[in-house]
Amino acid sequence: MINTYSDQSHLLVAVDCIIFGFDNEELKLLLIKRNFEPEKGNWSLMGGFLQDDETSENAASRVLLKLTGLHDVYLEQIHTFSDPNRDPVERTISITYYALINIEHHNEELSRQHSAEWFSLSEVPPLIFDHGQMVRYAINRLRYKASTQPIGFELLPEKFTMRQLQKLYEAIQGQELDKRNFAKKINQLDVLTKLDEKDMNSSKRGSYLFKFDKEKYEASQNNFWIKI
Amino acid sequence: MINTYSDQSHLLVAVDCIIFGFDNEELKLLLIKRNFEPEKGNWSLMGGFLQDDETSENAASRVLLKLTGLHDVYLEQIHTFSDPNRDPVERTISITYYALINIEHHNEELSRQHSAEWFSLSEVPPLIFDHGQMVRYAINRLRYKASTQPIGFELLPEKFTMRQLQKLYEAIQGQELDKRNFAKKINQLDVLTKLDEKDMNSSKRGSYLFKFDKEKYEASQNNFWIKI
DNA sequence: TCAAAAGTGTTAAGCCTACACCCATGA
DNA sequence: TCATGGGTGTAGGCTTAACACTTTTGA
Repeated sequence: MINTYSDQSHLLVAVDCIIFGFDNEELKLLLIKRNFEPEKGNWSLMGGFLQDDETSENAASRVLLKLTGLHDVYLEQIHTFSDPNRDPVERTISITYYALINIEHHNEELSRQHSAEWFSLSEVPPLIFDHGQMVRYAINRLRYKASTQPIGFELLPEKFTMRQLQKLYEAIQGQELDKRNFAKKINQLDVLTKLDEKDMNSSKRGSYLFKFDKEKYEASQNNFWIKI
Repeated sequence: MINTYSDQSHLLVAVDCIIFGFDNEELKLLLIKRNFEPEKGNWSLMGGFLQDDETSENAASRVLLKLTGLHDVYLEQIHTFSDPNRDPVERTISITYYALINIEHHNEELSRQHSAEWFSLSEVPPLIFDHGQMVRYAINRLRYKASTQPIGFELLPEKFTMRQLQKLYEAIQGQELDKRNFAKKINQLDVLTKLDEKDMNSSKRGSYLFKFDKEKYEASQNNFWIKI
């Protein structure tokens, strides 16, 4: 039996991660300053080459761990970019993933080492290569996903107020929502547990804290899917 | 400036195509019989290796042309499969695309050369490697796409009856639809032109033929998207 | 006592679903 | 004349969207 497809070209394969975070007001992206030529000093997504023994998802997790110190990050594959000239150094295929992380959990020392910074979606600087396009794909996918599933709990602290959740959805969707309708819809989904605790930071009156209930979520998960 | 990332592993990259067709009754898949070891004689998706000067989309088009003789086929990237052991011969990354083609337009001589055959979705044979998983991803994506956009005209002849279109949607969605509601919905979308011509094959009375109106479609395309 | 955010229901419109009969024609 | 598939409209239920006032409490 043959054991290589030996006459075929072999290419570099990388993963690039679009890392979303939420600061209770805006949706943000974690970008790094590229520290080698070409495009040294310009803003870039965090990425890495696919190693021999790992899947692209493993590679994306590894890259995220390296930059943020976080394990078990929510990841979803978006699209693979393959233009022969997308990387001027050498042809590289890039498999992109988006990640949702809690801004407060990430390791600041590691980000500093990579000259990483958070940018609001409205203030994303020009990015190297086709990374801008990757970000646009990721935002679209995140919006779609958020419109069909109660995603995004990964972006919030464990306990959060209804208003924080609403702000998150507003940030993802890029539009304001009515708070009564929002609460109604979320309650219908029945995936949150209302706690007796209140968060006293945001107002004098305080607002109830909620927790995401994974069990309820998994039990009813099918319902969130669009009808097909 | 460096001009290679020389210490990194280079991998084979392939595209695999999930080719959908419609025979006025059922949604079908075009599969080929693999003609080399391992898994020689087993059913497989049509695929090919990415060449030096082409994008993965170009590669998918090339592969489709080779098998079907068709240019300008509707293609959409689905997912990239990267398990290190997915191909026992040699590690290969596979970027998958689904294609929608009109069964009657494809070149039968070419399919014969590749020992290709159409299979109903309900009778897909076991496939090599992870190709079964690829098919499942493609079906899900096609269903999603069809539920948000008037896709699938690529699967029909240029002129088609409302009933043919309905059968197509039923095949994609895997469920029967009410013909009055279906016609209403399609008419609301306002992307078809009703012709004066009738198709006399399907019934004694005959049924009106329609054409897909690309201009109307593009003019109103945004409306089909789910609200986000 | 005032400012600031939290919490809470109702109504109207639009959309989706279910459902049945007549029409035109070839055999 | 009859069997076959084609074509068409309406009513009820459900979902979504719009909308405002009272509560709490720290300053």
